Amino acid sequence: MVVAEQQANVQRIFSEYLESNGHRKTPERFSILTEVYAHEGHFDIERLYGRMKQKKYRVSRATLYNTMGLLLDCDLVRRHRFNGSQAQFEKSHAYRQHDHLICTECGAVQEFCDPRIQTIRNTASEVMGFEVRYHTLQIHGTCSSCQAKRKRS
Amino acid sequence: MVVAEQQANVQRIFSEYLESNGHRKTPERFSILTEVYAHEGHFDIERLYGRMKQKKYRVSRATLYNTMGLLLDCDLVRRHRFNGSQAQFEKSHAYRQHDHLICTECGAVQEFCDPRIQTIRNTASEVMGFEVRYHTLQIHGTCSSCQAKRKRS
DNA sequence: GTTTATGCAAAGGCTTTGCATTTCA
DNA sequence: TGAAATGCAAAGCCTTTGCATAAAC
Repeated sequence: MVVAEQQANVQRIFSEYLESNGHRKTPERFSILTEVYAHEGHFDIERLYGRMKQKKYRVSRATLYNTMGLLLDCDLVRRHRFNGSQAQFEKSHAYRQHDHLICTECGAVQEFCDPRIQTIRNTASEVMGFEVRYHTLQIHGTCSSCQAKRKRS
Repeated sequence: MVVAEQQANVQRIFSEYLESNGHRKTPERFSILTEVYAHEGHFDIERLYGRMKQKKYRVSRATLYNTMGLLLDCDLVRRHRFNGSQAQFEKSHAYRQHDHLICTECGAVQEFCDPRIQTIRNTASEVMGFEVRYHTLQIHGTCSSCQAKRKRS
């Protein structure tokens, strides 16, 4: 099963990362990673907190923030700041590169892919001598359903 | 003088925007716009607050936030969230499109241009039916000077 | 046995909000 | 004159921090 494979993969990556950086392998950290990889799409800390609570695995918000920091550091999750003040996260391992269309009117976030972004990344690293780790491209504007709404009125 | 021309231009745009949206033309709003367009580069609310205070034009932080909202709405400024929690702003009228390279290690923000981003915007609007207003592309990684530092140690 | 992580609650920092006062139209 | 904006301070929200307790190594 693909999902299980991915879980095994990221658990191993995280384990190696913790070990080589002198961090401890606590059950909280692994269960957080499991939960993060159990869902698609974006989530914020509060939502993650709620999900773990439901599953009877209660971790503190402090530990969530701490662990997300580690997961960001080893590139297993990505953090976005779309509009509001709270950060949005999503898993990033073996997840196809994608960017975001954000509607200024209804706040909806839509994913899209464009391989040409890769050529821009390459240029940044060649021309500017920048060592690229990841990127975030957000296109802001009006989504098609808000355009339709606007026309009706 | 080009700077004065630009000032006159944006003041007019803002004035028309305020008028057609039923907002009042207060001296605070125009002096904030003037201050915003008097500098290059990024700034946060606190810095803007400090600058206006120095020039003996004291406006409250509340008014700054309020006015920045209006300026965002009429596309005269752009708001970024690079890393920290506080938003960074920059003027956006008649300012060449550019994107940002952000160093994960030292936090430095570098600008760069790549016209190919335009083709991606076009695709988003054609394929996804999205009405594009603006975009933000952030490339995260290690800047050249941090790479050099790393090699030394 | 040490040292690091967890959990709780309190503190922090940026931003928004409520309300009295002022000001634009 | 009436509605909206300003300014101040307080409240809010997300996130970080300090410290006692627990757990990894």
